[in-house]
Amino acid sequence: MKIDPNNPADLSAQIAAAIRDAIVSGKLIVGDRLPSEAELSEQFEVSRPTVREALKRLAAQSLIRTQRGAFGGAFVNRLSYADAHAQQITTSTLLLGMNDVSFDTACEARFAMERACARLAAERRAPDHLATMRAEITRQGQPGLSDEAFCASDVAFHRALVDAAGNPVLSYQLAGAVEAMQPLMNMITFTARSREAIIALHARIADAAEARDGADIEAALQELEGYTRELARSVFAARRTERGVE
Amino acid sequence: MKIDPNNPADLSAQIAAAIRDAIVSGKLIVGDRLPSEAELSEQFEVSRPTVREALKRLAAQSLIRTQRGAFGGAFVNRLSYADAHAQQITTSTLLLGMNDVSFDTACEARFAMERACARLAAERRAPDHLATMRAEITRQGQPGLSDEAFCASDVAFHRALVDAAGNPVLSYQLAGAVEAMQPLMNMITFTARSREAIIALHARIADAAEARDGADIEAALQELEGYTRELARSVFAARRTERGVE
DNA sequence: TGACATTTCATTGTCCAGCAAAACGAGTCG
DNA sequence: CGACTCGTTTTGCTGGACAATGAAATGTCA
Repeated sequence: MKIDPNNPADLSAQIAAAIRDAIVSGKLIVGDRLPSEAELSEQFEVSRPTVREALKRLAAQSLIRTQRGAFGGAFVNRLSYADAHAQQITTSTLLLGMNDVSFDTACEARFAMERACARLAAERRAPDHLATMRAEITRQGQPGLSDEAFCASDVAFHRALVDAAGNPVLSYQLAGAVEAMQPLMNMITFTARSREAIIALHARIADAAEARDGADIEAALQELEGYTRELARSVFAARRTERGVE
Repeated sequence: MKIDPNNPADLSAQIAAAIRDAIVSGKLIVGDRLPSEAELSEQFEVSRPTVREALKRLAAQSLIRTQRGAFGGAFVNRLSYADAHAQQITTSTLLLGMNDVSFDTACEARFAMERACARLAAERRAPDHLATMRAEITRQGQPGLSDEAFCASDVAFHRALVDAAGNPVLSYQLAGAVEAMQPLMNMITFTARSREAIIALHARIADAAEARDGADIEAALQELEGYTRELARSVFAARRTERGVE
């Protein structure tokens, strides 16, 4: 592998970048064992703690996993959909939380992407996708359901719709977006009336999926987006009024 | 902050998780300065190298940035769109490269998401988006353009289309997907004939965007998807034949 | 010979103590 | 007033050291 010029930035960052490049470029493939920390420190001419910091950086992105013991070491990790998914959620959540993204912007992006799945989901939905969607609709109709549980069920419903499209790459992208939105969605208190309207649209989506009517799924999602944004507007307006009264 | 039980996993991972939780839960907000490494090592009752490894993990996710000097230290970083974008690209690239995702699957996901931007892009495109698209189309038509440069221009064109939708969240998600696909797209050797067809579709997209015709952007993208997948199929078939002859 | 216990040993995890480099503030001097 | 030096705080990095671990090699017994 390559050495580092002594000038610009952190040595550990440079080493991490060098190894990361070796992985993405294919010089190191899944399952390969990296040299031991001692060997790496010789190779890069740095101390072992510095190498360790570099390895921890890579481990934080789940690019490598480490194992103690005689034939242990650092191994190139297969990035699973689950890992990538988890990373995407934390990244998206922080991005939304730290950049004053408006509810409208986030909501628009989320539904635009979800509509992208509509036709594929209609085409490929399997019985168990439909079953999951129906089950979540039933749960959402139960009285006394907490707002948090309703939101969680809402996420599960939409996740089933996305999964029905039968494209794991799409699921990975979409589920991240949907789940990252949940904290924002939770800011809206659902009244009994708004739940009814949402459940009705969910039922329409499930019916359309069963009938393999992709256009109607899209239309229902469009309505759901409009309704959600309208709901958010009124909730925020009410909050502003409250604050104004105080 | 909280302490760590001594039992299960790496101390540095536990500390990193504790600080990460403090950030996502809002106990630490953007710009906050973390205690110095020495203070943290006292607080968590571990050594300074261990704390440093934890901080490097967080720095790898650009959750914090560090600064040397008297009033330096580790600060909670504002996760910029650029940072999130870069992370998404590496994650998506590795995910595609390591999991034997078929070209069809990746291509389908990419175009499905891009079509999600079509109507918004038609609605909101500004003159400079159109200018970028036209410029890239011109570049793509130049003879003697290398395959790599053609692909890069292709990415820039689609990125301009996505940006035209005027939704930064959507841009962040989409641009990641498009750029992660580039290594896969590069596997296809573009002939002069296929370039012509692609440029024609690009021109149709630009025209439709100028005319604010979202439906036609969608249709053109649909055709582009079909053409790309057909092209890939024939290229792969040719390669299989070659291998069979050898 | 075969199954099981023991030892060996390379490797990561953690710690200690210290030096160098950077960046800022305060004081000093022209 | 401005430029300079100096001290302080903090991260970046080094070298060495020991503990924990886990698999391979070795020894032991039937």
